[in-house]
Amino acid sequence: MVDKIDKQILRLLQLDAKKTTKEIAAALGLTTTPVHERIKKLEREGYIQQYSIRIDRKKVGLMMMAFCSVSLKNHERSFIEKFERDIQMLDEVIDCYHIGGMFDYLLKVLVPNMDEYQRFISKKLADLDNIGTVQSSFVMSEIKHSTQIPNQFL
Amino acid sequence: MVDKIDKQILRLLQLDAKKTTKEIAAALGLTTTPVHERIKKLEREGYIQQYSIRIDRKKVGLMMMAFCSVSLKNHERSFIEKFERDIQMLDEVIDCYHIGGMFDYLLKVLVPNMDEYQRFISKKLADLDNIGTVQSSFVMSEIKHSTQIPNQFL
DNA sequence: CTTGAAAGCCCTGAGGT
DNA sequence: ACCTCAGGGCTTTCAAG
Repeated sequence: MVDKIDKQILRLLQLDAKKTTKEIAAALGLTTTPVHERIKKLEREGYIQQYSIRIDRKKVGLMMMAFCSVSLKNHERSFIEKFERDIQMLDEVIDCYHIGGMFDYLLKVLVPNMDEYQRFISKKLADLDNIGTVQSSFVMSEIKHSTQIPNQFL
Repeated sequence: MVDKIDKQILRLLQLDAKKTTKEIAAALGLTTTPVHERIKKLEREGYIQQYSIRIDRKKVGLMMMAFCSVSLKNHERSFIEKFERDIQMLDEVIDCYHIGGMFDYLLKVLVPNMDEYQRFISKKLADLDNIGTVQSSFVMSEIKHSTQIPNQFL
């Protein structure tokens, strides 16, 4: 379990993972040792899954983002598992969720431009077996892109 | 602009932001100085927007994730701007995209459980002015949750 | 744009309260 | 569970190729 101090550490690291143990300790009124041990524990027990950077996608040429709702034709277990394995191979799909509602899956897709998106849909996605309906929604602007966990829960 | 080496640095840091300058230098066959300067440049010029950690949401009690499609009643500029400002205030909304298609906005929402979700929809979201239709899709499982930028574009 | 070295700070672990 | 303290490694900077 995590206590209040652990949660504060997670919150600070979420905002800036480069913050030093020393800085975090100062912010919490502790010394570096307990902070260091808590961080190691959070890593070991999987609360912290990864240290990463957020990259400006447009600066590296990925101008187009879309959400793609997909429903399958056949819902037998083996078909579902195959689809979920295939999706892992598609680099353009950065997120994929199995959802309840009118569609089966929601995909978040990142590509350089509309041509590449069309190529993705018609050449890569449509090439998978068992694809029923596909419906695309293009992102016009990103209103909010917060860090993972709402502060009220940390 | 970023060259091939910069892109490799971004890729490595995306996978593990704790990698030391020394390790990255070794991986690229360079010394620490040029790598350090390139990283500073990538930070300064905004390619790297943030250093962060990925937290296991379920381990901190956020068992429920949902996508929420929202359409507005009134589409005048001032109403749109108000909605976009209001959304920033809602902690449970971790992502919000202005999209083209049947709805106006797609929200990614994180809450502890169904009760909290209902409270969010009926007390917080519905309390905003100008909300037309709302349609929720619950995430049953996360098939893929990759780091931001597809490797083929780095 | 590269190298190599040097100073300083940080992480990290031992031992004590 | 926290603090003090010290060793070793890393970042960061600078002079020079």
